[in-house]
Amino acid sequence: MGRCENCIIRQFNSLRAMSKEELKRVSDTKTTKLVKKGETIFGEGEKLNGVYCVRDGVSKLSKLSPNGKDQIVKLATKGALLGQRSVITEEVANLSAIAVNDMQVCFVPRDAIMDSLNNNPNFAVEVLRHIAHDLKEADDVIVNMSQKTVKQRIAEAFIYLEENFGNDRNGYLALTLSREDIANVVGTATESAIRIISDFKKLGLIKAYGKKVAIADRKALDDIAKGS
Amino acid sequence: MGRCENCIIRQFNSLRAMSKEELKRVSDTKTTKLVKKGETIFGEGEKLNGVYCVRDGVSKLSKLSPNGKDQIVKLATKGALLGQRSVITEEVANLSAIAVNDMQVCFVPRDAIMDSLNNNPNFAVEVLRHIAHDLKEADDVIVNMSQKTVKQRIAEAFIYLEENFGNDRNGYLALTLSREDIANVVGTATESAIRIISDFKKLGLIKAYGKKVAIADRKALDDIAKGS
DNA sequence: TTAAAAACATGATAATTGTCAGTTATTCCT
DNA sequence: AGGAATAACTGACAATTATCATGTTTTTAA
Repeated sequence: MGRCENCIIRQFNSLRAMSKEELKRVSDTKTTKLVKKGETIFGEGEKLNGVYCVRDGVSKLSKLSPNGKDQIVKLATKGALLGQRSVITEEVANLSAIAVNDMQVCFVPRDAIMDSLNNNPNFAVEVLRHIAHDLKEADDVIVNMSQKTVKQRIAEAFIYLEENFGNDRNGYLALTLSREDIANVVGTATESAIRIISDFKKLGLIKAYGKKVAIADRKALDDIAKGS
Repeated sequence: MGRCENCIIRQFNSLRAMSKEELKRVSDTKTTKLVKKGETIFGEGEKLNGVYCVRDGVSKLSKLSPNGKDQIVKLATKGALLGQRSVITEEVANLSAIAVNDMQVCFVPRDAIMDSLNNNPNFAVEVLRHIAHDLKEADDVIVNMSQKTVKQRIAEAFIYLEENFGNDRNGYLALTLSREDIANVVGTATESAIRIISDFKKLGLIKAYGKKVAIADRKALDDIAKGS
């Protein structure tokens, strides 16, 4: 028996929201898929006939801006659902989902989701709560993007990576992103990101071992992220 | 009999989602309030025990960034609900709502909303659809903020104002914002916004009569907003 | 209707960020 | 292991944007 129910359960924090039978039904319809680093799960503009549940690995959700640069809007990790928004509004995907490292995802068909949504008010409310929370986070990102300097945003990005993905046993950030990805999270040119990261290194705020990065002075990073 | 039901109905596009009795119940609990230009409906961090439905006028939803500047995240007009997100997640408000011009709002208590949400799956799904749409828009704003120049964003802002609030009988934008508000929508310094708006005027892209602004060359504005 | 306040405007300058061009380091592949 | 491809880095410079200072116009309110 698969573990796909766990995604749904964890995601919506709603053991009680789905009945056993519903869970079983959703679980029965799932199909599992391996996605290699760099591969696309779905692309912007694609019609989704289901939701992808992240079982392992990390996906970046990004959008191509008219000037040809990718903006990473979100990083999705174990337990997250990809494409839920588009399935709910019955629109094409507004973001693409690309694997940052090797992933395992399972697919839950559109109808299974919609049935539960329409027939189980508790489930619908839980999904609603979850999306409302995403919306709040998006609002926060808007404020950060428009009111903070690149340096502040990069400091925040490292803090975010530590808080959301943790460290490995050697104290390095568990999620390793390329400089280009960091630049795309933060909304700046790759060279600018590289320069600022180098500065952080020189100032002893972070350590780097190859591509691995470790936060060395969390307080100083916090200060940069907040004040100017 | 008030018109508050109309807000709910329009907002959620769900005549069928609420039964007559539910509508009546919601409508009975409402209280109407006049809000003068510049007054605060609710502030960031405030606990909301209900949702405000905009019956007339426009409200700006903004968030104070650590550097002391306001970022306007959204403009809400007739039919919009303010504070719904916070009520759903049972958190304090993450944005403040301030009247841009004189407004009329009605108040729907938290319990009335939550009851309908929990007991009427159709209603919950409609609200879900609506919030999912807001989330998509927020993602778009993130991309615009981080990938476009101030000039592009100001061009977009004027287009947005025309599309969402229309023109008055003389062809001027129906919603008049101060330069400072425009700067706060676009996430830039007031002086920068003023300069660019002056440029637009000189180039004949917009006309201005006092504070009133009219779009004179929509195509050119579109081009600026898209390309560079 | 006027004085005060707020909004608008412009110049000068500094700070931030982007772009282009090129070098070095790493990773990937067979 | 060795060469190609990709990523990381650096410098020089240009473009964008913020800040500060100051003057003008418009609104507001007594």
